[in-house]
Amino acid sequence: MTDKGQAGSGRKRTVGRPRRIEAQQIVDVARRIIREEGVEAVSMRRVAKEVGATPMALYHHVRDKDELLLLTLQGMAATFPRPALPADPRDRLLTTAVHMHTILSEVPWVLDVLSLGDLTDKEALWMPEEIIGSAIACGLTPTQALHAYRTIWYVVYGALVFQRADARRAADPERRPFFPTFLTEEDAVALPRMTEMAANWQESKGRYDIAEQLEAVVDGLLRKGRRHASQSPNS
Amino acid sequence: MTDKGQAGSGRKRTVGRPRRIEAQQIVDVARRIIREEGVEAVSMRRVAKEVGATPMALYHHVRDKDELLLLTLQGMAATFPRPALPADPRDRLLTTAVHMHTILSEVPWVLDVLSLGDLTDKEALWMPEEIIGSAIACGLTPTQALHAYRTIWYVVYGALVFQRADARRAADPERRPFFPTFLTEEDAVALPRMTEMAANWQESKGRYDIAEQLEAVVDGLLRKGRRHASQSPNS
DNA sequence: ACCTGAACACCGTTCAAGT
DNA sequence: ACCTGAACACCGTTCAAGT
Repeated sequence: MTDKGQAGSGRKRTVGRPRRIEAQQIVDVARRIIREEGVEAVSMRRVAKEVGATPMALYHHVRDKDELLLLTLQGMAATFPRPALPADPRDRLLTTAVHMHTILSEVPWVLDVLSLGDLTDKEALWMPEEIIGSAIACGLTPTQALHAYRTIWYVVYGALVFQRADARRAADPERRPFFPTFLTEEDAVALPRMTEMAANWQESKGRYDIAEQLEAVVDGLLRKGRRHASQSPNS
Repeated sequence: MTDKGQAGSGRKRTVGRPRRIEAQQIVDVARRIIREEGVEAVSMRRVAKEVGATPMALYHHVRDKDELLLLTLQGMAATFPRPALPADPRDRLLTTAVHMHTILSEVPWVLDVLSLGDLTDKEALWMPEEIIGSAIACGLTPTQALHAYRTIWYVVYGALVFQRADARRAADPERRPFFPTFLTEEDAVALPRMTEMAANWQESKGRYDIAEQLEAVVDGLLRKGRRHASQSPNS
């Protein structure tokens, strides 16, 4: 337990002080804390305590807290079953996009780590691969397909962020909502639509259907391909 | 300076200990710190120090740190000139959406406050008003228009979040990027597109054109209206 | 090589007391 | 009514020293 196989070198490490904690232990503990209490409960000190070491011992295995969180993400995607996809590329694309939203809404804490910006989990790459591949099959150039993927990802990500914000505010009974209560009668002149919508603002949030929206977005993004597919098939 | 006009009551406050700090002072200081050093530099203790009071004095004027940040946002939109909009509703919608992205990319710290989820700044409401109104003019029902606005907002918000993440990582010379360096030759079989794109991954980010993407998204979202406009004009 | 201990420079917020 | 002082329960990270 004090040594660790080194892929490539083929030799066990024998020099220096033996390890007391493994990087994997640290990541496992962080993952459990997140699952049970949320990302905001993760701190270097807390993880260290639960792993049975001082805070500083962690810095021997991870560069900083951001890296620990990024590692925590690794392998997450593998825990979700990969869905069966339809044959038509446009439908494959859409199904994959909706699937991204579905799995992430079950693990909303991931959003904070994802916003650090790096792709870290190889098991998750089949989704951009599928979306980009399908977009190309629909007539987009590789570059257009990549940009389309980004746009789709932004819709999914944004929807999840504000979905979570709503859930958080709903959970806090002390909250005093700013909008739409601060609209006055004078505002109705300059802001007729907003005033009209104000009454069932909360309710309308519940009616937002991500699959329906993604369908419209995807169709918009693929139109470029349909138009030019026969004229310029390369990027 | 020790009293404050009370709108509605019409009487100056004369009871109790005179005020030493005004809520507006607190917000102003917070805004300056954000402008000069970023949101992460704002703390109750720091603001209190610069306003010349103890941390706890702030809690007499704002409920907590979140409320302070929300107040900081108020009036932000008024500092940006409102653009001239074209006559055609589809173009008005698109121009407004791009404008949202443009002004927010100049004040990226706002993103963190916006993700708290509340609309707080009345001066910013002309943008959703314009987008929703134009969408209705293009044939969407009010409900469809509201949902379309949300989707557009998610694209704008997502693009800004990851744009900022890229800028942050680019500023940190110590960073070791995970993707695409961790792709092996075996991965090329399962992930041909991702492997293909890996070479100019960074470069392709720079080529992402938000206006072009929003145009496709908007057209996708408006199609529903064009199809059904003559059949079912109400929600 | 790996880990500890002490320290630095911070946080948000509660509570009781003062003016 | 408004503000202070002290305290509670935390943070991430650096640095020098120990095994």
